[in-house]
Amino acid sequence: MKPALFSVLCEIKEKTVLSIRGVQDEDPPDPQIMRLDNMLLAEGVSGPEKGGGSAAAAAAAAAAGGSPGSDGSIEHSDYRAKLAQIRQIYHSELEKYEQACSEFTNHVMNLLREQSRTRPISPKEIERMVAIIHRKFSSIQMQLKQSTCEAVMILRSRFLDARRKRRNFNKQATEVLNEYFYSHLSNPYPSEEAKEELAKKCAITVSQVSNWFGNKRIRYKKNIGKFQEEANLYAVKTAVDAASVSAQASQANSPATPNSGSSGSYSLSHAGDAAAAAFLGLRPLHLSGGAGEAPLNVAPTLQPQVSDSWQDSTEPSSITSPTGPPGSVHSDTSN
DNA sequence: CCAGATGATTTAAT
DNA sequence: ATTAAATCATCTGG
Repeated sequence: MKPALFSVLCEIKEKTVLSIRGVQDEDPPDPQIMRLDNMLLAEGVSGPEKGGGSAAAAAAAAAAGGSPGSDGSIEHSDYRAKLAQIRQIYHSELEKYEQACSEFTNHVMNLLREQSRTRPISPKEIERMVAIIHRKFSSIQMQLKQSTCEAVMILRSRFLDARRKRRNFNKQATEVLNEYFYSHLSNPYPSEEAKEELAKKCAITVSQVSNWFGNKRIRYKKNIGKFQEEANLYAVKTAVDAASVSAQASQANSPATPNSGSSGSYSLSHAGDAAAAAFLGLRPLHLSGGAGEAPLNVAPTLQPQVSDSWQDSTEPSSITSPTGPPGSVHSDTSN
């Protein structure tokens, strides 16, 4: 008689509970937490536990760096050390939470079981209780994960943001890059292979080459005038190179090597003229034998803007045409 | 310290 | 995926 009554009471209670608060649970994936988890995993914080291993690897790398040490390996190892620290904290906290959670769950379960002798409590209800507890604790875990993510992000921005420690390329590297750029001025988009070649020659990475060309293209286009000097200079240089290569045996009459700088900066237009003159003077040698590249955009003072299809539209180039800020530059400074 | 140069990143379009 | 454009953060020379 007693068990029957118990079960009936349980049933009734179950129904009321269900009616009062529908089972709107079951949303385990929780996109928020998924993203955090992914991030932590990607950052190597929550992955397989190999803290010691990674630290050892970092140390080994640093040691192997040896004499050159020009890489950022030292700072990288520093970064890794801090990351390992964060990971350690994260794991210990996580463990603590899990332990507390299971402890608390056990406690509650025991309590409920005890009371189920005097109170209508079905096993199902206990289950639900446990689920609720777990949810609570997992929300705490999410907080932990979130703060860990934040810490990692801060660390990352402080150590890995390359902008923060940008170094200019050395003279020779920019020389090589500029040479390529101005000798392919009609189509300054190096192929993947060309990029690799340039990267090797300049001791930089391929993406750095890409960055450089991206910047160069946009900045050249933006203000062609500012780059005329440079353009002419490199045009002459490559012309001289080509000439010296092709006419090595013949009369080595190469007086103009503006590379040596000496008298530095004359006026812009004069530089252009000089360079153009030099270029034209060298032209009859062997250059432009038809096999040459596209129409070099040298000296727009002489060849008004061949406009080689990239750089097609938009801004005026300012130098080629008189840069008159239209009449009165009266901007709206009045109040 | 400032202004310009410069390498890197971000955003959006293709 | 690659690029243009804008923007950021730093470097450099005055």
